[in-house]
Amino acid sequence: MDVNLRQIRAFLAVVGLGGFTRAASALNISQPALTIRIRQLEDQIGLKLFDRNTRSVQLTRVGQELLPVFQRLMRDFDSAMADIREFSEEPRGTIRVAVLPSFAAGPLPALIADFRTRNPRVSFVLKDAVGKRVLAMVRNDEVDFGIGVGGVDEPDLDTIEVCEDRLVLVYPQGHAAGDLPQATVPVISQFPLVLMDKDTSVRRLVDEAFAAAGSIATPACEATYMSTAVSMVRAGLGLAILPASAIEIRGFTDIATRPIDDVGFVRRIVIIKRRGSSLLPAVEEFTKALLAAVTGCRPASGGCLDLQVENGGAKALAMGIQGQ
Amino acid sequence: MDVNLRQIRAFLAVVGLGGFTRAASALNISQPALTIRIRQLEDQIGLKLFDRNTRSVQLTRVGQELLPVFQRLMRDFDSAMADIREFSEEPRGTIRVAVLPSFAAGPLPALIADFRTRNPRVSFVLKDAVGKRVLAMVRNDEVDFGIGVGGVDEPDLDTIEVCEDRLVLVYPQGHAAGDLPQATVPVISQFPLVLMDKDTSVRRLVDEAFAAAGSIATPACEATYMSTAVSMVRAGLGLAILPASAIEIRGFTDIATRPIDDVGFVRRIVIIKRRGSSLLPAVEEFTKALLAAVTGCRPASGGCLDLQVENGGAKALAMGIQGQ
DNA sequence: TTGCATTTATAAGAAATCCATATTAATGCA
DNA sequence: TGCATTAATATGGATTTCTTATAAATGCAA
Repeated sequence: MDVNLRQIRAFLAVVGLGGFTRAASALNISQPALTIRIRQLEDQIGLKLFDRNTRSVQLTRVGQELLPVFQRLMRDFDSAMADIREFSEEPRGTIRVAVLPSFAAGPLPALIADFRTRNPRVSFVLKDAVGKRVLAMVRNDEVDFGIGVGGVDEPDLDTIEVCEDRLVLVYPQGHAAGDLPQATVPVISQFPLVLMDKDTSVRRLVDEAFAAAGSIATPACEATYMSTAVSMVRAGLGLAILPASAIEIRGFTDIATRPIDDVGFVRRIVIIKRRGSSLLPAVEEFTKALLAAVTGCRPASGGCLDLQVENGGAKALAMGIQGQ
Repeated sequence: MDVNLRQIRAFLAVVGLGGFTRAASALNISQPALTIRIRQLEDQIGLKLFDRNTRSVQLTRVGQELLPVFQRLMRDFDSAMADIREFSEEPRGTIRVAVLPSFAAGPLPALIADFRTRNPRVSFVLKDAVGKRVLAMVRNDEVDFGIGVGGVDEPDLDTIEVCEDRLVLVYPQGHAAGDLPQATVPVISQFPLVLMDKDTSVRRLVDEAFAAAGSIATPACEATYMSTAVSMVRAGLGLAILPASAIEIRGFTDIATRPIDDVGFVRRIVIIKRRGSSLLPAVEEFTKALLAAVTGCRPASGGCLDLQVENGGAKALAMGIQGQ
C-alpha cells in the first residue's frame, strides 16, 4: 500500500470543495488528473471513498470514517513542515561553544545576550576550556564550534580569524616597570614574573615569545587562574603577562598594564570548526554576528580586543564587561 | 515546499543503516536514485541533513534535530495506514439498519450476535420501523440498509430477496377455525377478525389478499402492536392474521396457528439499499451473512422464515427466538 | 419527452519525473 | 602508493503523470 500525500490532499480537496472540477482547479491540476489521483487512492486502500456520478459527489460511509484520519494526518504533516521551515528561516536550537576563559568572561556574554534578543529560540551551552581542550571538544563534536587561539593547523579543523588579543604586562601601580622607556623581553626578564600554568595558551605564547627573543621565561610564581595571577601582582610577588582582554585585570586601581614591545606577545583569537561538518543555521548566524561585532577590532584594521573604539563590536565588548 | 513520504523514508533508511548504499538496497532502489532523493529532500527544506563523503555518512546537527520529527511523522502515517487497511480486512464501524418489527424481534438478534462474535469491532444501530418508514429511512441515508417488505419498485432503491414470511391464521386453541378443512378468505371472513393497523405492511397485505379473493377485510378489532392482537385472540375477540415469524404468537399454549389457503397471504422480506451508494465493508459482510443464514428458507427453495429446518439459517432463527 | 448544461470518466499523446547502468571522484587502509 | 569502498555524476531509457480532447451520464427546463 503506497499512499501519497498528493492523493490525500486530493481527497481532502474534493471533500472540501464538493466536486472534482472545483477541487482540480484549486489544486492547479486538470480534472482528469484529479480523477486518476482519487482512483489511485481508492485502489491503494481498497476502499471506495466517494459515490460519484456526473451530478453529485458524496462521501461513502468509509469516506466519512476516514476523513478525520486523513485530516489529522495532513494537519500533522503540514505543521511539521512549518516547523522545519522555521528551522531555516528563524534560527533555533542549542548552540554549543567551547571558549577560552578570557573570551568567555569577556566579550562573549554581551554578544550572546544581543544575539538572543534577536533570536530568542536559540539557547547556548558554553564550555570554557583552555588551549588544546577547545580543539579536542570541537574535534569530538562535543561543541558546534570553538573560540580558541590561532596557529592551529590541523587537517580536520577550519579556523576563522576573529581578532587579536595582545598580551600585556601587568604591574602594581607605581612600580618601576611603569616608568621603563621600553618593555622588552630582556627588560621584563629582570623582574620576578607571575606566569600562567604550562597548560594554558597564554603561557605557551609567553614561552614562545621569550624564546624568539633569545630568552627563557622563568616564573617566580605560577598560577592556573588569571585572577590568582592578578592577586599575586597586587601582592607584589611580581609582574604578570596576561591577555589585555582578561576581565580579571580590570576594575583595579592599584595595578596598571602596558603593551610589551616585542613581537610575539599577541595571540590570534580564532573560530574553530570541524571541517566538512554542517552546523545549525543558528550557529552560522551566530558566528556571522560574532565576526560582524568584532569588525572594528580585527587584525586587518589593526585593532584588537582591548580597544574600545566606537562601533558595534566595541560596544558589545563594553557591554560584556559591564555585564560581568 | 513539497516533501515526499518517499524522501522521508529514504532519510530514515540512511540514518538507520548508516550509509547510502545499504539504505538503497534496503529500499530496493539504486544508490544514485537514493542520492537524488536525499538531495531533493535537502533542497526542499533548504537544510543539509547529512555530512557525507565517500567514507562516512553522518547526521548534521539539523539532521539530528529533525530525525525525531520525521520519525514521528512516518510512524503516525504508517499506523494510520494500518488502521485503514484493517478497515477493509476486518470489518468495523457501525451498521445502521431499519427493520420491520417482526424481523427485528425475530431472527435478527441471533444473526447480529453471531456476526459480532466473528466481527467484534462492528456495532449495530437497529431502528424498527413499519412499512414505508423503512424505505424512507434508507432513502434519507438514516440507515445503511433496510429490511422490509418486497414489492417496492423505486428507481433509487435496490432490493435483494431474503425470504418469504407467510401470514397465518391465529386462533384460540380448540376454536372451530382449527377444524376447518380449508382456511380460505370466504371461510375466514365469517369469523370476527382482529387485524393490524392500516399503517402496517401486514394489514396492507391482508387487504390486498382479501381484495384478490373478491372480498373485503372487515376487522372486529384493530391493533397497532402484534402482542395486542394476540391478546385479543386469546381473549376470544376474534381470529388474527399475523406473520408466521412474529415472535408474539410463540410460547402460548392456548392459541394455535394454521396457514391460509389462499395466494397472497405471504410477504416477501427484502433487503433494501440505496442504489449507487457504497456501504461499509462491514455492511456488505453482514448482508452476505444474513443471506447465507437464510439460504435454507429462501423463496427459491420454497422455504420461509417460520420453517425450522436443519441448517445454519434455521438455527440462527431458533437462537433468535430463544434469545428473546 | 427531448434537448441543454454540467460534471465525471476515458483515451491518447506529451511532458515530466524517476530510475538504473556505467563511470568518476574521493578517501581510508594496507 | 595502490586498492577497496563509497558517494556523486552523467545519460539514456522506463515509468509515471499530466493535459487536451472527447465521451458518457444525469439533472433540469422547455
